[in-house]
Amino acid sequence: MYDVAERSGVSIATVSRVYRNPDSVRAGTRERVLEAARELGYVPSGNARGLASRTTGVLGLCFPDYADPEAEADAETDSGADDAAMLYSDQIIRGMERAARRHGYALLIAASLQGGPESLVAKVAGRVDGFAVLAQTVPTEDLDVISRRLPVVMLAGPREIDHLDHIVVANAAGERELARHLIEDHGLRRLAFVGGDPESPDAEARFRGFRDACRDAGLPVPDAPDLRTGMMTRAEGARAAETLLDRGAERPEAMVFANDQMAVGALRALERRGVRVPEDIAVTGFDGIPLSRIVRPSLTTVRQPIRQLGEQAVELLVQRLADPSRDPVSLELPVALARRASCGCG
Amino acid sequence: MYDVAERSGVSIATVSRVYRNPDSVRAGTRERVLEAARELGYVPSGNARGLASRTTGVLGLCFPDYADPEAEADAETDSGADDAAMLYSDQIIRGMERAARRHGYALLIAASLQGGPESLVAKVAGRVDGFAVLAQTVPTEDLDVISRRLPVVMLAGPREIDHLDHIVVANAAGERELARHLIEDHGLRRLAFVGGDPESPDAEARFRGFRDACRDAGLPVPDAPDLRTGMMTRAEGARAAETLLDRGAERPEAMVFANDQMAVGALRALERRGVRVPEDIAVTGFDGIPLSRIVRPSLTTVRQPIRQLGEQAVELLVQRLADPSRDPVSLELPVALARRASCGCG
DNA sequence: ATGAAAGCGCTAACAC
DNA sequence: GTGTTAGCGCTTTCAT
Repeated sequence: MYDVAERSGVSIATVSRVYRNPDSVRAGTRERVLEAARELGYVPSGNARGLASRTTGVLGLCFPDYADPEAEADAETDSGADDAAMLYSDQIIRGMERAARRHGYALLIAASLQGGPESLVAKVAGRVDGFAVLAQTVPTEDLDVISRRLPVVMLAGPREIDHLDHIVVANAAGERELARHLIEDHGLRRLAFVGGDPESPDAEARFRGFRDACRDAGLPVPDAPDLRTGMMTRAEGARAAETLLDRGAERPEAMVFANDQMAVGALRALERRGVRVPEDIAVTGFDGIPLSRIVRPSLTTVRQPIRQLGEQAVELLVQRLADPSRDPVSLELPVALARRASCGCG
Repeated sequence: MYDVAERSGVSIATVSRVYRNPDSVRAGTRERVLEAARELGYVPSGNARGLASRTTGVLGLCFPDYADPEAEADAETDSGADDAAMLYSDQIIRGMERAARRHGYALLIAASLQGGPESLVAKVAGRVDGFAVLAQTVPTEDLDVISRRLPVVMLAGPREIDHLDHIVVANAAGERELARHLIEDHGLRRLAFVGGDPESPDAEARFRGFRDACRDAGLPVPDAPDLRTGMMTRAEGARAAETLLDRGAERPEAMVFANDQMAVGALRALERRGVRVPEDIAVTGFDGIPLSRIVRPSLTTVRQPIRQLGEQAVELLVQRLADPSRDPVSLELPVALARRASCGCG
């Protein structure tokens, strides 16, 4: 910058103005500065700028790296098993990127490298004006400290820290409506629920919704999912479907999966075993990933507005940046039941 | 940081050491510092750190925002029309993120807001140690200037600036092999090629590969694609298929689409018109998106290692960061023909 | 409209 | 092992 100033015969202050507020500099001067900058290959330092102005123009996102181990395998086996994970965080990223761009921000993303130094969050936190965190990515303690200095919004998870903004989707309400549909509209009574890790707040909330529907309908209310899988992948869904099938006389009339991935895997497994869907058994998912619309039979599911999750996160951050003293906000995004072929509709 | 130093009774240098090189500080001292930091809600400033150390620990990615207008429509219509665009840049993002993480970097992403100030690139460039650019995202002139100051790698496009590293996928070779397969292995002779915007280097390269195969086989060599679409979307693919069908006597034996999205759209359109694939006509795509494997009939296509594109980009950046004087590298990533049902295989 | 000067919060020698 | 001291490259009053 000093070089540019010298070369164009002005002061560094003027060079600064050319970039920050072009109109405050006479056109002729501006041209000379720009020309000099071009010749010298000058690139303004975002760091210095950020240091001096105390803002970065960047918003951040921290997310867990669940997809990793499978992604590796996937590339080789062509199994596509990690699409769900990919789509979930990818859609949030896209949503945030879009919204951030609208507001003039760039997006810094980082997956939570397990066990590293406290580096990850710290690294992100120090370089952004505010950021979003996917549930179970960052130790609550760290978040507590960081959120004292800059805006943080929690995504999809319990509200661990009560002074933070946070956003969830209506998991329980969505699953409840889905199960109600199965029970009332299709007259099914023996529903099996396949959940995930008990630590997953989403999967658990969905199970609660499922229970609610059972209770509403006067059916037996299960204490726990009929089955649980670890990563909620396609392969695990297929296995779960077979397990359920092999229970013999107890075969359910519907398999309610906690996410689409498992449901898709189940569809394949059932096809292999010659079980017809939805004639012999209904199958449902949750999420509304693109696949769910394309598989045959198309999958009845609950559509989650994932991209909006990202967009709302940015909105909340921007709002809080504008008014730091605003009360913490807690949003629940609505979901929509998608009735398709796998439950006997469409 | 000064506050932390004071509170824990050490100098700022020691505080700095606690974060940068914990082992160089006695355990007791370290604890006191960390404790003070916690109490004060101290978050190290990435900007200041970057300024002083002249590195950011962040890598960047600039990509075009083609998906935008459709994404909007998509959310409402449930048509899923923007999946391709989404997957392409998303996969690159994921690939880069993964690789970046392995090397201890975070990822800064920004889509090229058309017509904004020269802000976008400049903003990114000033905040990263190096970055990747998707073809046709940033004016060559800007890149020229910026690449004098930090490593830049061009992705998927012509090598606009010869001193830059750049990576492409084997578009021409892949399409050529695909067309060869159709002609030689399936004995098809009347192939129709549906391309995209003439400005798209990928689509054009694929068309060249198609021509090569025609020439190789002694078939008439077309000067231009039989049809072009603007955005290469599903809807456009469907329309293209109908147009091709309506040409009456000239109906081709195979429709070769420049990407999977269009091919998937075509599959739907043909189904609606009662044309059987592959019995009545073969259909092929290019990209190897997840959908291609799932549609019925499954789509014969050329699988592009998009995620690897991102990973390689990071490798190149890291290498150049380590040795700035290394000669520019030019990689061509291999593609693989995926023979599936839509051409009569599988 | 432009210049001068005082930091922004940290790292990196270099002393001790 | 820890403290001192320069900057890093920019923004921002405050003058002029």
